[in-house]
Amino acid sequence: MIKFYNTLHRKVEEFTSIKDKEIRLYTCGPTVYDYAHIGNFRAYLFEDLMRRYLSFMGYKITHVMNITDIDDKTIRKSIEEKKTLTDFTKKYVEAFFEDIKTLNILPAHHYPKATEFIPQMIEMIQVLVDKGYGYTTDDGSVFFKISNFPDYGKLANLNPDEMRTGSRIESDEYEKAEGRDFVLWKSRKPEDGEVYWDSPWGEGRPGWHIECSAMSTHYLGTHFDIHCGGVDNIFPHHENEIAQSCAATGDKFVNYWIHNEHLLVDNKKMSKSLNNFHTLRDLLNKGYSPETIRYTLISTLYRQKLNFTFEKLEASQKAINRLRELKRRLETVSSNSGIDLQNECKTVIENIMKILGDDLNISGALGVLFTWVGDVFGLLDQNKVSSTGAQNGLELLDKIDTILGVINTQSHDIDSSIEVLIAKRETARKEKDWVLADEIRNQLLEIGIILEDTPDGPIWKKK
RNA sequence: GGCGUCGUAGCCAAGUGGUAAGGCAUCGGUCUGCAAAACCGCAAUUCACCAGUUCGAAUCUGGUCGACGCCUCCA
Repeated sequence: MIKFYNTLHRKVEEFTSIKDKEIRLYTCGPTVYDYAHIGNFRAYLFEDLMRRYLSFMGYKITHVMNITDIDDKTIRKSIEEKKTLTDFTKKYVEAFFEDIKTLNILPAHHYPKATEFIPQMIEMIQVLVDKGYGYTTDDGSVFFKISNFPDYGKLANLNPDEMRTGSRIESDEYEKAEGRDFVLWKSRKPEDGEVYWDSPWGEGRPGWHIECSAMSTHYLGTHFDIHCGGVDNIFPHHENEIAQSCAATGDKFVNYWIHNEHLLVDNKKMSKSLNNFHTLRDLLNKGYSPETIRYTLISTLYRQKLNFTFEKLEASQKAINRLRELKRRLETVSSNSGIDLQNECKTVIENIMKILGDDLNISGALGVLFTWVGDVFGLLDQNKVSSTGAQNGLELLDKIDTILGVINTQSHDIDSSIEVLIAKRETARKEKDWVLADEIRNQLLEIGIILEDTPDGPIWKKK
């Protein structure tokens, strides 16, 4: 049984897909005005973990992720840099694709951009206006009338009547009937520069929320299985999406709303506005491997706040090395006698999948995995594993890695200078020149290479 | 003010009624030229605090304290 925490009902509930063994999934993607930070990637990695798990369990998944390339920030920054909107966002779209590849995130099947779906958005807004959910204002903007949609506030568990009218609403430059109504179409303003489209209501641009409604419906239909995003999107973004989509189509829209918690730095939300963020590129430049970053962000339950520290990165690298070391040891086994690990492996994989089925309890699953890892190391030290057993162990690691994605992705680029040093040290060791041998080992350590002597010769790994 | 999440060893983190997984770090031992890796052993009489329910509570109930998030930019 697979269970997920559904924000809509605020509880963990059994997952059933609309169509048997098929899942239609929509995940909120990046706004491409800057490089994404690792807090953003925590969301994409949680979605990747979920997707890989569901694939493993035999579901065929259609995954759509939007790319927001029209909003206040993309427009403002493109004007600052004196570029067209598309020219400006192109760089960050490309960076985003590079980064998800680096992190071994499975690509979505569709990456619609907001700028490419203006007609669909206009069409949906028109439907809302025709049905009486949308109204226009004198300046040519269109708003969604919340009071006509009784279910408004259900996802966020907010009562619209009690919503605080704060400074942000007062400072809103667009006219609207009620403070809590949200914008579907924004009339053209001087600060938008040349970014505008023609519409039945005049020149302007779409509001933020409508893009996800239009694009998800376009690819996945009016009723699909899962919609993901960060908890900060629950309100207003997803609440508004539900209102727009259900009002426009009359259908149910989404069965499971699944939200990930934030990544924290110094126990505060990692965000651009607090300037406490790390980008993937920053961490790679500091020498941390993509797998380390992936493991760090993936290995805590997605609904738990995760405080980012460099200690955690170090611990993750060690944990990955432990898995890779087991793999290496299993690959050296060539014994006909011993345990074949058949039943052990079967039980372990079943347990892991069962635990992951409980709302993606990755920590629990890793606990099972590492208990097994310790057991196998113990048997290997006593030469009690047969080559069949080693094969079974390797298969288990491969299976697990189709979900974790951190063991087999090593970019173990052969650096010839490292090989030369290792060879030099081996000569020194044969001559029992321990001083030189140790010197070379320390030299390698300084450039982040750990050298280990094994009965089969020296091996090296990244620190 | 409203809504919500969380508090488990030095750090991270599972466990939601039956007597505390796992990772990292530390310390002893085996192995090693020395290391590293691996293994063995040691490590919370205890789950923020107080009260209650129960044969039994980290887990349920009430309260207290503390941390964080959302309430129209946000993963």
